[in-house]
Amino acid sequence: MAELTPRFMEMDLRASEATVLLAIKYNPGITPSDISRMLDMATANTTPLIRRLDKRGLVERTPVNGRSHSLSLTRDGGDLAEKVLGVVEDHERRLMDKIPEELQKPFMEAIAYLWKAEEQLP
Amino acid sequence: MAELTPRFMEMDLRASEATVLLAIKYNPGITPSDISRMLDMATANTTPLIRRLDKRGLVERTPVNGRSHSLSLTRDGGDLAEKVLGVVEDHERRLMDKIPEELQKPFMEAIAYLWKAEEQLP
DNA sequence: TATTGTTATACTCTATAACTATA
DNA sequence: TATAGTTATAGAGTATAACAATA
Repeated sequence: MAELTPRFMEMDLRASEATVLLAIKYNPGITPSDISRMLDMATANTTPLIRRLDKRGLVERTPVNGRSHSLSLTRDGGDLAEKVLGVVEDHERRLMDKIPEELQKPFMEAIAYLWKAEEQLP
Repeated sequence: MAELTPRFMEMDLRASEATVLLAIKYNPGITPSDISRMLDMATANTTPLIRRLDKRGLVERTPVNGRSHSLSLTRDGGDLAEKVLGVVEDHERRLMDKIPEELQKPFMEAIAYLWKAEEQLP
């Protein structure tokens, strides 16, 4: 994240904003409270974050009932999310390049086990 | 760090304080500015951190010349650093337990390559 | 009654600027 | 002139409490 954050800043995005952009990209129709649970953020912090993205015309909020909002990316939001994804993938490639080729696959497998264990937390 | 921080809090230590405690343990005689460079902290933040540890009787500051201070752990500081080390090692063991045994060695080797590349940054 | 979204607020961590004293 | 240590301060991230509106 220390290396990614400056890359996001070039796009006028905080790390959390970039993350939320990707969360909406892969889960169109998601609500702010869904995002809060998924990313383990306090809803009190999600609200102003979404509003910033909304004001910049990156996300669209449409009420699904009297209290929930369905979120989706605008054209601009989708383009920016694509850029974010490119930066993240570039970063991962750079990291992998530092590992000898024969260790890359077992490394990714090991990471997958850690990730799976993390997902199963209480 | 998200999992370690609460463990440190039980010892009334912030994550940064626990880290500095270990830095002094393994580098007795180190100065605050050395620590700042080693851990990439702003010296403005190191000063009050060291002072907190000093006030709690965990570290000892002895002037080496008119402006530098040599840091070392007191008896209490050494005991607490030992506890910190135990918590860290326990955490690492718990993480490794989530990875199948045949992947553990290649995983650690891959991590070592990433670590080495990190050390060679500008 | 529980949940969604919201506002206000507080605390921690981190970063910057400015300063004193010393090498 | 450069460095060590210090102070004050500002910003970002995160957490809690309280609330209104709605399911």
